[in-house]
Amino acid sequence: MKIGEVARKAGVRTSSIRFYEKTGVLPPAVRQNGQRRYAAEALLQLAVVEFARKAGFTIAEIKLLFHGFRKSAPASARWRRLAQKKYTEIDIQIARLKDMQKLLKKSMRCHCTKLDDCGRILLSHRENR
Amino acid sequence: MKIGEVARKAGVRTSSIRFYEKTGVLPPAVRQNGQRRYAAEALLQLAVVEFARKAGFTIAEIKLLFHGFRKSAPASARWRRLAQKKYTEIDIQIARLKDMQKLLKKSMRCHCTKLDDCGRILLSHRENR
DNA sequence: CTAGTTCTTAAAGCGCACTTTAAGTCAAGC
DNA sequence: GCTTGACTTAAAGTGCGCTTTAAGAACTAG
Repeated sequence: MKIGEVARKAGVRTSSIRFYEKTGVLPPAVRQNGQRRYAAEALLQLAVVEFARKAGFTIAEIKLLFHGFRKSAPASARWRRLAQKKYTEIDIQIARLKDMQKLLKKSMRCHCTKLDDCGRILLSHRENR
Repeated sequence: MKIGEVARKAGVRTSSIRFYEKTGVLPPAVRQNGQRRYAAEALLQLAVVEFARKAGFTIAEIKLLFHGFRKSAPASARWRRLAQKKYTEIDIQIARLKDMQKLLKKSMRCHCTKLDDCGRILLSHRENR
């Protein structure tokens, strides 16, 4: 398959595939007259990359998943370790977002006419950090 | 006050203050021999900016807050409108993060030896999008 | 054979919120 | 007067994950 067909079948852009290759997430494709040619396995790998992306992994982390140290361990074990870590990170992100909502909700009870007055209140209750 | 003192008292970097001025979030400071001089009000304004940042507003939104159309309305009304919108946006972000966690949890039950096998499973259940 | 599509590369661009850098000016203490 | 530290500017850099661009080579249909 040429890169366009892979991209179409995988639902990604050709530029992403080239990017994944360049950054070492995916192995360099075999070339025919300078053009990349792919076997069906490439679709499997792309599926995993896309899944990981949707699960919140960064490119660097996905690279780790594919080429992380201790490659002897089963893929599922490497994955679980990374997934557990990511799960916790997301917990923290959610907590931060909920804190923002708390801040927003509190602030919506404000009745200041000028913003400087809000600032005065913020500085008097020094509870906002 | 010179910019350094303001920065110290407000707990931000001088570069941020200059950035806020350049992007129009804060009004241009009065100059004395080319250097910025601030009154105490600047601290109030910075407090509001910092609060808004912590509440999740982007720079563009904070600019709107300070210089939004219909300046005749009380600040609290402008704020409430923007805060309500931001609250909803954060709800959506949280939902996205929870979806990621769902994906992660499911995937942790995988026992594949090779990642390509995970890809095969992902492609057979086409339920991952 | 030719036109039109798809492919190639390296490099630059994007959005966001700043930070850093470089080269120079101003302020303050001794 | 001199040094040191704080200040000035515009422009470039950062991190992330690509996308876009430009200029050219290869493939495909007719």
